[in-house]
Formats: sequence, structure tokens, C-alpha cells
Amino acid sequence: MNRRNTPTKEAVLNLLMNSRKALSQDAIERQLDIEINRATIYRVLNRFCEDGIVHKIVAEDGKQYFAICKKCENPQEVIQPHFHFRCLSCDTIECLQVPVECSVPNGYEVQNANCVLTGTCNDCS
Amino acid sequence: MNRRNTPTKEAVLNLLMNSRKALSQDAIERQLDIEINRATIYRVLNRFCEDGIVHKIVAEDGKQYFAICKKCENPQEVIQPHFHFRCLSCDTIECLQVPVECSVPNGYEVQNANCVLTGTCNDCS
DNA sequence: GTATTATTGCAACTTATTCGCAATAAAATA
DNA sequence: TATTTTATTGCGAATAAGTTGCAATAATAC
Repeated sequence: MNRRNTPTKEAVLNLLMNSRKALSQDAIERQLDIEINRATIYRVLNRFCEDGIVHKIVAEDGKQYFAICKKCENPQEVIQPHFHFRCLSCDTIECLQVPVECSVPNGYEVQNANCVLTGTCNDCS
Repeated sequence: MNRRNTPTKEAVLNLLMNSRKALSQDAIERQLDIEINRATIYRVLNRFCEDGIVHKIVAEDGKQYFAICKKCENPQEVIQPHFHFRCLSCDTIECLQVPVECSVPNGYEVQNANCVLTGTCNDCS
């Protein structure tokens, strides 16, 4: 299951790298110069997730958003679960540099976290 | 827009009251004794949300789950944003008594929070 | 008892995501 | 460089969750 380099893969990765925000499939499709099939975009994104290059956020609208896994200070470091902010006005999602800290009852084991705050961002308020 | 009491409404409310967990539409439909149309269940649930009787959680699977708004200690008190736990093993969601606390950058305004941890609950681990 | 209108069921629709399959094209190999 | 292998792509169809329009029904008010 070796990964191959394709124009599609590169285009999507570049877009995500240059975006400060998490993007949905349709946003990616809209912003791309080249035309890429819907299903392909999903497959590329899911592969990125498997490889730990990208993380997925599911928002209140039930849609999936994808963002590059990096910490501003130290891009190498493994990504920590963190909060996200979804602006209802400009309909974007961005990573907040706030780690999710939540103690769970005994015997519970946390594997993942999906935390999204919604409201209005600075640009829109 | 006055609300009316109907068998449907009561059945759904009773189910939610007696459940320690947040339920999805299909779970509700399955657990109900009487047969209620899918669309109707959604409409009843959304009305409950409007009335502040129930709150909605969107999980990583993109599905909506509904839970009674109450605090164990003080059922009267207005509900605070809190974390939820979704067990991947028994596919249930429950409210954790842990408030969501997350400071956002200047100029950001938070209206709502949707925070779900996933993993294995005590019963399943 | 009658009138008003909130609620329901049904069917159709929308939207997001996935899947099967054949065609294409990276990368490995000869 | 030519050939082989198989990951990737595009297409169309399928799935699944949730919503909506509309006519019929049934709470509630009068």
C-alpha cells in the first residue's frame, strides 16, 4: 500500500498547507485550479488522515473539515487534541491553540476528541 | 405557535427522560413501543431543542444525538456547555459533568459548543 | 359542538459521503 | 528504455441522515 505522488495529491496538500483554515470537500473543490472528482478528493483526504498529515473535524453541520496537522511553534511535534472554532458568519473552521483537557470517569478510555466552538470570529464581529 | 400534548411527544420525552444517554433518531425509533414516522421524530426533537428541554450533540459520525437538559444536582438550573463521551463499542453518547472551558482569541464570540470525546466506556473496556 | 391551527404521515427531495469498477498512470523491474 | 505491477482516478450509482411540502388528523380554545 505504498503511496504515490500525483498532481491531485499535491494540489490538495498545497491548498491545505497555504490555508489557515480547515476546509471541507466542496471548499477544496471550489478553490482548486484543476478539476478533481468529488470522490477522489475524499479519498485523498482520508489517505492524508491515515498518514497523520491531516486531521478531520466534524462540525455541528455534520460536515467533515480537514486541516493540516501542525503546531505553529513546532511543526514536527505530534499533534495534540485541540479546540476548533467555527464562524457561522464566514463559515470557516480554524484550529485554536487550546488543548482539550477533560477528565473522564474511571474506566473510560479516550481515543479521540472532536471539539468545536461556534460563534463569530474576529473578522466578522 | 402554542405547543400541544400528543402521544408522540410524550413517548419521545419519556424515552429521553428514562435514558441516561443521548439518543439518535433511529435509536429512538427502535426503542419506541409505538410506531412514529421518521420526520415526525425529528420535528418533535427539534421542537424540544427550541424549547430548551433537550440539547443536540453532533458526533464524529456526523449524526445528531439528543439528550435531556438537566444537571444531576440541580435539574432546574440552565444547562451549561459540557463534554460528551461517545463509546465506539456500544455506540452510545452520554453527558459528562465536565464544563467546557476554552478561552478564545480577542474579538471572538462563542455562541455554542459541541465537544465529544470518543473511546471506550467503563462498561465496554 | 364547532372552529382554529399545531401536529402528523407520507413521499419526495437534498446533501454529504462512500463504493464498485474499469481506465489511467506512478513507480518498480527487467 | 520497455514492461509490469498496482495505487490512483473518474464515473455513476448507492447509501444514509435530515428536511420539506402538502393534505389529513386531532389537540385546544371558544
